[in-house]
This record gives sequence, structure tokens and C-alpha cells, in this order.
Amino acid sequence: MVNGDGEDRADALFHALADRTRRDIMRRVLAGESSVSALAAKYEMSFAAVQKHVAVLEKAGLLTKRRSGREQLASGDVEAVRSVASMLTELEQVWRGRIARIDELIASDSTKEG
Amino acid sequence: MVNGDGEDRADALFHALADRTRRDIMRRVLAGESSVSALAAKYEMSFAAVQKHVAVLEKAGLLTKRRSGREQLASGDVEAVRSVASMLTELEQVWRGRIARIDELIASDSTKEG
DNA sequence: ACAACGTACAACCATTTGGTTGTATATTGG
DNA sequence: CCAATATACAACCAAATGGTTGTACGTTGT
Repeated sequence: MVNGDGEDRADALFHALADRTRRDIMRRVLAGESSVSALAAKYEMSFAAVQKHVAVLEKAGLLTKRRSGREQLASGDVEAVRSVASMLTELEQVWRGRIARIDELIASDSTKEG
Repeated sequence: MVNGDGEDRADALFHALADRTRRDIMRRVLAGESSVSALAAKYEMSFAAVQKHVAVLEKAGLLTKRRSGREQLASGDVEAVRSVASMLTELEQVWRGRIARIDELIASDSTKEG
């Protein structure tokens, strides 16, 4: 029953990034490994709330966790960030196609006019 | 009372893109102008539902509408798409900083070892 | 004039989201 | 062993989301 195509993943990635706390967490864990409690200390919300944000990012594949003693160290996955960027590049390519078609029209018009 | 900083805008942009129907609408309106009803015809949901998706994209600045008679023609804004891509590039830069710091550590270690 | 079309918007509903508190479990330090 | 720490997770709640139907209104073509 899994959709399989990348749309589910795209949903998860964009959704995960559509929250400023989660984007801020991403900045921190991309800059360096950080325990969940170290992250939680940075925000004015409960530990559990931050834990949930980290879980959303982890499910989306934007960060990974590694256990070290009683701590869980989170680390940002830059490849996942790049995969989102490439989705946007694909969107931009669609737009380039539109421009190319407009250019063709202009070219054929000037043929008539020339 | 408006937050002013780009975080509100980033929230709106990522949220708008976190839905496959809206991403699909973006592909269509980036490829070329399309009326709301022409868009609605492409999806198995009510006209009103599609209208709401278009409104979300418009509020986020990802598309603009232009009236033409009784039709409302939507067109994708590639600059907005690029602005989202650049936010991701900034995230990637944070990660590059991490790597640079790691490289510095390695360099200072080999100084000791050399 | 008027029927059909394209759009806008309100009211409603089920589900998801983002937060809370409380409880349980594993690890560490003395 | 025991207290403190770090995490996990369930239950709960208000608000937002994504969908529906129904109604209203401007535009167009005959």
C-alpha cells in the first residue's frame, strides 16, 4: 500500500521544513552533532515537543540519530537537503521549457515579419 | 505585529509545497498560464478544493493571478521557487562550515604528528 | 434577457499538527 | 544501591488542514 513514488517523500521533506523550529534544528545539526536535550535547551517549549520535531525530521530523512551512552546524538543529512533543492530545480526546468516555447513562437513570428 | 523576518515567508513557502496536488499545480502554471477551472478539471476533487490550493500558492507568492474576462489565469513565479532553493543552499552552507571546522582539526592534528 | 460558465466564499466536517503533562525505562556517577 | 540525567511514549487538547456542499455574483454568448 505504500505509494512508492517520490511524492510521499517530497510531502514529508517539505512538511518537515515548513516549521521554523525544525528549520532551526536543521541548522544546528548540520553545523554539528547535538543531543536531543542540548537541542531542547535552546527552545522555549517542552523537551517532548522538541523530541517530536526531531522525530519529524528523522522520519523525513533530514537527520539521523546515533546513540552515545544515554544521549542520542542528532546529525543533519546534507544529501537530503540537496534532494529537496533538486526537486525545486526540476520545477525550474519546467519553467525553462515554457520560456523556450515562447522564444520559438517569437522566432516563427519574426520569420513571417522578416 | 507582522513578524517581518523571512521566517513567516519560509513557513508559507515550504507549507505550500508540502502537498502533491499543489506541487502538481505549480508544474502546470510554471509550464504556462492556466485558468482555475482548467486546473480543477485535472484533479479528482471539487472545484472549491482546487481553488483553495491555488489560494495557498498565491498567498505564498508562488503564483500570481490575472483576470481575463470571466477567467482567472494563474501563472507560476519562478523567482519564488528560486528563493526556496536559496534557503536550502544557505542550509547547505551551514554544513560546509562544519566540514571546514573538521578539516581544520585534522590539519592541526597532522601538525602535531608531522 | 437569460442560461451557462467561472469564480468566490461561507459553513461544516474529519484528520493532522503542534503543543502540553505524566509515566516508564535505560544509563551514569557517587 | 540510588539519585539524577536523557530519552521514549501515551493521552489529551486547541488550532490548522484538506476536503465537502451550498450559495452568490460577475461575465459571456445566443
